[in-house]
Amino acid sequence: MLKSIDCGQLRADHNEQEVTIAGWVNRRRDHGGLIFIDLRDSTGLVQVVFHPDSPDIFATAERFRSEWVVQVRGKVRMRPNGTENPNLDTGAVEVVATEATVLNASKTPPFDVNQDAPVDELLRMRYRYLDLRRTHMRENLRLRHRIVKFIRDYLDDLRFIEIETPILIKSTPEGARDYLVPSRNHPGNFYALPQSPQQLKQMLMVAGADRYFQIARCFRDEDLRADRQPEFTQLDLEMAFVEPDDVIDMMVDLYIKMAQALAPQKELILPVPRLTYADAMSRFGSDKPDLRFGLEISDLTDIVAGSEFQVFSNVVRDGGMVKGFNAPGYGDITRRQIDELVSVARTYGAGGLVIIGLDAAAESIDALTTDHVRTPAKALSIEEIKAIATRVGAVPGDLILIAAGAQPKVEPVLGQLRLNIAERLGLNDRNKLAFCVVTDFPALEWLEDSQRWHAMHHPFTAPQDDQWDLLETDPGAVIAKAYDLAANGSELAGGSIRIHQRAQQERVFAALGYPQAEVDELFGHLLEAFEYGAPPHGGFAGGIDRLVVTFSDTAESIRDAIAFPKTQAGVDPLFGAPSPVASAQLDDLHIAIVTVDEPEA
RNA sequence: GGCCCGAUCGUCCAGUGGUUAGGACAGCGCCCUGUCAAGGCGCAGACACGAGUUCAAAUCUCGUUCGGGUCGCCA
Repeated sequence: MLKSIDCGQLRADHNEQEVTIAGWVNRRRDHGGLIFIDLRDSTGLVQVVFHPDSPDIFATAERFRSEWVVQVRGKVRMRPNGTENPNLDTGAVEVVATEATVLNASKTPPFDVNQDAPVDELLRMRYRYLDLRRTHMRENLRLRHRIVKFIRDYLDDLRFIEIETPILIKSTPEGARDYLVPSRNHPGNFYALPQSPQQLKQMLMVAGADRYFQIARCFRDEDLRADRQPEFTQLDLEMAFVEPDDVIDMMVDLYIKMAQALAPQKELILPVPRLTYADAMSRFGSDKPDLRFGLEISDLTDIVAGSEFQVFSNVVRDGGMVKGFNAPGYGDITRRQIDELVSVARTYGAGGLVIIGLDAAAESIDALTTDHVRTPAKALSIEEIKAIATRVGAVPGDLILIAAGAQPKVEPVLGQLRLNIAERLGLNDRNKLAFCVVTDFPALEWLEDSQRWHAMHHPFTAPQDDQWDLLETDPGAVIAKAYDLAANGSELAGGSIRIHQRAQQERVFAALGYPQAEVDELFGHLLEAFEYGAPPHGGFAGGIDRLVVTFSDTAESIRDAIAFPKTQAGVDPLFGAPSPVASAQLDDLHIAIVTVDEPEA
């Protein structure tokens, strides 16, 4: 080894010891007659002192610059009285250099590696190896490692075994776009990269591996987001002979224990509440509600059903609903802020948004007069407004936000406004950790655009036992044995009990409108397997990258949880992928590139 | 595919029609023996690209490219 101890490990215990350390020059403080170097490795920093008594060593240290890689031999000693640095784990001691070697010089880095100040994303990715040297990123990678290790240890104790499944599999469209890999040996044929090992793990259940898991890479060729990368990592898990509560209880236990062990600095809100999908949508306008704060949504339909304010009463007459929630202390909102809220509502498909501002000068809700009320809905009577305010729990000085329309539109709009208001009021405290289990998801949802039913979770999800007959009569009403785990408004894991019998699986495919030929072609292998004693089974999958962000104190996006992420355009700026390939490679793959000129607009 | 935001020294920011385009950090030079975001003095260093408006553009408009956010999309 080129070092005898790690920089970050030096303590008073090592006083008087001869050590050899090596690392990067984090900072240099040159006093002319005395030079301090903060030497950094993956474990932390330690201060090295160079005295001019040994001119050769001193001259070497004078050349040191940021990010040079150096080796120092020296003696550990207690720092002189009054010069200890309490901000540093190694701050009680320093290393007095007796030998110094430059292992490798460094160009001046394109950004500061020794501080966590913001840097342009493109530059960070272009020089990712420098970005990863920074404290926050180093900590995020370490956190990620600990999460994965925790999961493996936890599941190993429960007799789960990790089984690798192939990365080159068969394309089964429906759902996300597949990444395709051309086959050299089979011209015109393609492998696909897995969007998840879903069907593979079900095959493993049939195979009798009744407690399976995998830290699995998944690929989806869709547009990116702050919380979405084209390749990402999931804890993929499946068990045989289980019912929903078995999986849910284990999932919750795993995540709680992980949070307690790996994010102890967060205020964990326990016990973890369980909501049905219908409740979550109704009360929070989201199937992954952020329960760090209230701002609960109330139904106002009965209050305004007969209102003079026809925007509301007409919606009720047409079978819609009117719902709203209270933003405490936000009654003095500016015109501009109102416009922003309306624009948020529009983005999520609302026709509009009605706000009611309550003047803080009013004595109470009972004492409200029209002078205390600021709203564009002039036709609302003061009695109606009082009833609304009481229902949503508003007091003078608050702001009430109301949306009207069909249920599937109103609730998500209010859900988004709720998050927006929470952000404005600073309620989304990143030091809190609020898990939440959502159950009883609908099995199918109607896609307006393509005019067909589609599986909300995936088509292998089992309907609840008493729901089967609805598949043919009222598909949208079918409730599935599906469940999610959310934390702070982010979906962390989702799963279900799967169908394990051929006839039942075919019945669901039929309800989804799949032609028989397509079912045979895409899912024949799975249906056949079900005929050979497939056990009842279920499981879940949870995103590792998002979990790192949730547990981290500094990660802002999923990119901060991944060593080598891609830009929003799916580009890797470090390696320059994707890139053209040599024509010989294309020939091997029987691929010809056809350039199509864009038609003039 | 749509919408929104952004692009100024190496980095991070300031700069709302006429500026010697400013600062901090980094870099370079000089000084400095107890600093730890060391300090002092000095030097060097930038308006993404292309059109347009204007007497005059970093600044206004359009486009391109790139980055970010988001809707669609993500079974």
